[in-house]
Amino acid sequence: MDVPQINPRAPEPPYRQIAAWLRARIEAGDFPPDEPLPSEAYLVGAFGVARDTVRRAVALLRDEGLVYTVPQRGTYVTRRG
Amino acid sequence: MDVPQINPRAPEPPYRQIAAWLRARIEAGDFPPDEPLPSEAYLVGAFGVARDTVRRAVALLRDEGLVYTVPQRGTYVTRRG
DNA sequence: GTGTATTTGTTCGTATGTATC
DNA sequence: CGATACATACGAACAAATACA
Repeated sequence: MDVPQINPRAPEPPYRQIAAWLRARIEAGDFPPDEPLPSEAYLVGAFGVARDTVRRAVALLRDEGLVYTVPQRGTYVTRRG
Repeated sequence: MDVPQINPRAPEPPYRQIAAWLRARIEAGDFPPDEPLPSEAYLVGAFGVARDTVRRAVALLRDEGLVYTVPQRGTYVTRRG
């Protein structure tokens, strides 16, 4: 997967930059409802950030109701009616 | 026997997908009370999963009281009064 | 039954920048 | 000026569930 570069010094903190990218991909329908989002470990490697940062990004989307997380399985796009 | 396809990445883990299918068949009366359920070996081949996964599925139904297992005989549907 | 792998959950500690008192 | 609080980021370690061989 191809991820954009993160700028640690930008006004928008890294975890929000990552959340914005994920949000755009979700709204573009790039993640099928029965497939998990890229794992935390993958995003850590792809973005070159700490796990803490990735988890903040995902938590943001979860708070928005855009995704839900199943322990030990992954994070999935919320099915909308 | 015809079994549905399992999605290993879905939010519902494979062993629960398999349990759900067995449960539905049991409740539909597709397994006579005096006939054992399909063997572990058969289900392993039919679903294309590991034995461990099939065993978890059956254990779930056993915990629900829906079936009981007789060592060296097989797993049977519980008779309900 | 053992071993390995993946994935999320949790809890520490440390550091930095910014804002506030 | 110092002290404090907060948000952000990184690192490490372990737990628990799941899956496969």
